[in-house]
Amino acid sequence: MLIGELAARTGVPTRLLRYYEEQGLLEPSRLPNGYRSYDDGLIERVTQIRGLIDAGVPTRIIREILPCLDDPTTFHVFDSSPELVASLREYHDQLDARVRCLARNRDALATYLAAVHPH
DNA sequence: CTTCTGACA
DNA sequence: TGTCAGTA
Repeated sequence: MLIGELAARTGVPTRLLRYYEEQGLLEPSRLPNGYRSYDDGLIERVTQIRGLIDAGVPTRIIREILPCLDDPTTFHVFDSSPELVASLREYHDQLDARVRCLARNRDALATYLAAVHPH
């Protein structure tokens, strides 16, 4: 599929799809006319990338773990540099902190709702 | 009409 | 990230 279709199906702007390619996160093939051609399976990958970016993981880190995203079991087999592991632990902790904060506010709102609209 | 590259905010 | 330019 062309970049426009992938953008429509993933919700990721064409501008970003080209940017992710520039960052080494995607490598679509090219049609005779120079247009980028994306594999159907890349829809998942784009979703994967978006999720990581939304989680605060920089494209540089995503690029390093991307080769293993398809098969996590091969992760440590290939690359497990101490630096990368340390970075991942850092982002994991940051994410964990955000999750806790969200859960806390969710519960606070639930309590408020229960008070104003008891059942 | 869609995509491409490069550039600027 | 958004958007504009000038093409193919």
